[in-house]
Amino acid sequence: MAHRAAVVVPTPAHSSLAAPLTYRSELALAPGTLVRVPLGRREVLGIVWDGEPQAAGAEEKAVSGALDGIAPLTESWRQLVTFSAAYYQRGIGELALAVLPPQLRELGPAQLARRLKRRSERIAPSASTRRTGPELTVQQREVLESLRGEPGTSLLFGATGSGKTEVYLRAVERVLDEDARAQALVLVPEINLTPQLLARFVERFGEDSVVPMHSGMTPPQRLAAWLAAHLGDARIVLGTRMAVFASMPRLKLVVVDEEHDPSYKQQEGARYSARDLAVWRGRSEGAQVILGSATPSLESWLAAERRRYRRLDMPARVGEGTLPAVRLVDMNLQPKGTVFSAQLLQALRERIARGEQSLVFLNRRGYAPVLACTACDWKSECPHCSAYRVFHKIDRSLRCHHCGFTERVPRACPACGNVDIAPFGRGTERLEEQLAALLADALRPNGEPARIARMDADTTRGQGALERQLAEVHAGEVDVLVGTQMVTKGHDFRRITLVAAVNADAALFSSDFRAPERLFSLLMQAAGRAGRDAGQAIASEMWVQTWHPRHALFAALARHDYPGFAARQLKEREQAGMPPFAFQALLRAEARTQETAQGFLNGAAEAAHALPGAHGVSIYSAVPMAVQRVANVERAQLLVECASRAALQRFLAQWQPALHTLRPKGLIRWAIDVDPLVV
DNA sequence: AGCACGCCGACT
DNA sequence: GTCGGCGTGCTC
Repeated sequence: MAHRAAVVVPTPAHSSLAAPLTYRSELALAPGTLVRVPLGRREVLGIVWDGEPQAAGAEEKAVSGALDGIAPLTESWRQLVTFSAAYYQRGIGELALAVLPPQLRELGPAQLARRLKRRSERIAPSASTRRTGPELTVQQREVLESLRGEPGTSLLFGATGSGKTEVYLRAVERVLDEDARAQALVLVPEINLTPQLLARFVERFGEDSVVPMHSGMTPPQRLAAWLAAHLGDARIVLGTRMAVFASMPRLKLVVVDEEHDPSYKQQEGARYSARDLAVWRGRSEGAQVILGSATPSLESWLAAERRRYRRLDMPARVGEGTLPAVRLVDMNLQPKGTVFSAQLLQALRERIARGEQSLVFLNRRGYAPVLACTACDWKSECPHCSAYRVFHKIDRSLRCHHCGFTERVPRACPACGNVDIAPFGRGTERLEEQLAALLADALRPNGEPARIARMDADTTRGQGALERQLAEVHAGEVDVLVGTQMVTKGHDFRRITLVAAVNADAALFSSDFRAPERLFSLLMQAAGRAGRDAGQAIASEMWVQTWHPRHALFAALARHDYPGFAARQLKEREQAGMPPFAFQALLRAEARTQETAQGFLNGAAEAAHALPGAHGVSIYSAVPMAVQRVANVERAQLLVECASRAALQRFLAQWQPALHTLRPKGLIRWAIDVDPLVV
């Protein structure tokens, strides 16, 4: 036992074991080596880390064994993990082991050796068949020319339908051609979007070159994909945010598609932003980074204005496609209680009669967001959460969208016995029902009645349900598709000529300062669904029903003017001292009672004021979260803000250890969320 | 986080 | 009499 090694193990930063643990070993172990080590009463997977092993506060145990069939994780990968853990205030071991495929943690060395053997037998050196892509447009050629050989981060600002995907494909092709072992990482916001993009990459580069990486894969699939990337067999990894941590020894290009999408921010555990880490990783490894969007995040837009990112524009759609005309319907001029204005209904009828498709979207699933008694003040509150349960008519259930608690709708009011309980407000289910009634007499060109369908998280549950629904829409079996924002993302519906948003106003006056940015992006994406087919582009329209038709956001939308919108928003944010001109972190606490949660946060605030790093950092008061109670747990949060990212980081690094010493009774857990999206 | 130990309520 | 609830403490 001549050697000692610093090993990171899956312990959260909560425990006092934040630093790597020290183990003894017969052999010298290189940093990055995967090892099995005893920890307490169990044996866990660990990674040999950099730095001198510290003297252990306990007996130093011996490493059980190294997984020497697998090459050590590279220094670049370790640096990425070290940076991420520090930046997002988590333990290195917790993060490092969490981003490895779960099966790697479970498999013993013998099982793993068998897997690797099977792998090497199966993989035959295949002459990967490369297909050539379509003819490029002038602007695609220009963008690719500017990208050539330029390191650093580029913001590809391209309208929906301008052919950003083809630019990604060509950029990937170029780095793969320049270096026979180069690898490329392509990130997409949602699992739903991986199959179609994966298909395009497979078609272009061949099946063996590309692996997917997302949480929907089975444990063996994830391990296989991870190994393929780690060994360099996979030249391209295409996945969701978790893929930013893929082990890719020769990474030369990172693409972040729809970089503005909030899904890139992990919302539990280590709350990292995969987009921000992609930029960091690219810079750290000397890989080119391309962030693509039609409506970039204000963070990225500002970075481009300050010349930290290079901006590349693709304003025109491919082919004859033009962006749809925006029609605003002033709901103040409609009869009271109108859901669908007469103009919108007429427009829908015209599309149906012409055999064209329409898309109606509403960001709320279920039949009605709340059920209420008409005689007393009973409402369908969730007994475990401070929220209403949503009425789902299809199975006559009341479902809590926060904790999942579900009950049959009561026959009569549970409070007063009145049998007359009524739905208030509307979700996609009710919208579909109303639309079906309103368009019952509308006929398609062949004389058949119009078909209305709905697509949301409820209708796409289960294997293949989403694909089936999409196929129906593509096959033209649906005339009007009602759905949540799910339908606005990415899917290439070629025959849609009308898109309508029926309840867009809520976001205009939300307390969330990012709500307008999200709404604008959502409406632009939705508009992007229409008129993709050149022949129909001229007549395609985006309809928005609103009580505030003169709002600047809609004016910018009507002009498809993202730069104008962004300039205005950035000015407001700068004046208010908000991100991206300031940097934020949230301390979140969960406890049995709101008092305990806030008590912890107030104690944390007090401790913060005593720290030298608190200078220049604003520490706000503890407040209950928007949904204060979920599954009988009370939640509260505290905002800290600073004009300097580095100063905020210094402060958090000092604050974190102080927080561990506060241990109020009844506190369930706490966590720091750096760069939170929802404040 | 796991996984133990440890001390109080309803059941084979 | 036990099974099991989750509070508290430890892991090189």
